[in-house]
Amino acid sequence: MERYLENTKVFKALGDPKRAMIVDMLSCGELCACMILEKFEMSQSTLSHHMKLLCECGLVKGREQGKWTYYSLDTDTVSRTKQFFSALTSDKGSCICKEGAGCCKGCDENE
Amino acid sequence: MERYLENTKVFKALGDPKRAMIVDMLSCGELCACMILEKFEMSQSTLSHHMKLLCECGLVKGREQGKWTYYSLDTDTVSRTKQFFSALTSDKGSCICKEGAGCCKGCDENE
DNA sequence: ACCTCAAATCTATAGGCTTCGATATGGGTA
DNA sequence: TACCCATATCGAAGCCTATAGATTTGAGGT
Repeated sequence: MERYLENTKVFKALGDPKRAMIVDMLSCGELCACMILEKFEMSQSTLSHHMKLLCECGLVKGREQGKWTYYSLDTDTVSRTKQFFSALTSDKGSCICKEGAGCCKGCDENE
Repeated sequence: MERYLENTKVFKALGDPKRAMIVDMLSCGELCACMILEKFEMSQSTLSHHMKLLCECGLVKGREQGKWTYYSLDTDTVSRTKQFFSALTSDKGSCICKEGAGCCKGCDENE
């Protein structure tokens, strides 16, 4: 189960539409927190909390410069997460879970 | 913001490690609910609840046959979600959010 | 018709999440 | 040093979610 937790944190972070939108905004390039705040109707403390979650899951990196904090995407995490979906549609047919053999990609770690 | 909700539901569903694991198991092929239940320490009602969420977000399809319900991945939804991550690492440089122009992929729908 | 079994639904509860206002931190500036 | 301003953190309120037990539904077998 532990092997899923890394991706799970990313998915939890993206499970909030505002955070998904922030990530999308950052795909265009680095942004200062105050610029992100301008785009939303939320308090500064709420945005700060969202950015913390996005950083903690690895999707976003923060860079402090003077009074300001600039945020940008961590493309490594984006790629890793994307691979989760690639794996779902590949490697088919090798599993005999139907026979209850505990053989599939996730079975091993559940005992 | 609305354009994100479809993906948001998928991410929320995958934000639970057990559900992420179930999805991974299903990538090996169709499975009966009772077979999935064998792999986890959870009650039948809890599994049923998880499967309902996975179906509602479109990641999983259910097929009833007699007393049993077989679940499988909806590869269309998997592909669509994967594209969300592809978009994050492409189309760079076209955004002038840094000037606060409200131009990025998500900005338009936030006013 | 009755019983059995798989699955879904109902109900309640405990824990987590989002949000805000208030406060703290820490850099720049006068 | 004293004062702004951008962020981060704290604490509380309300909402959402995960979970299990009990019940219901519905298909198959006796």
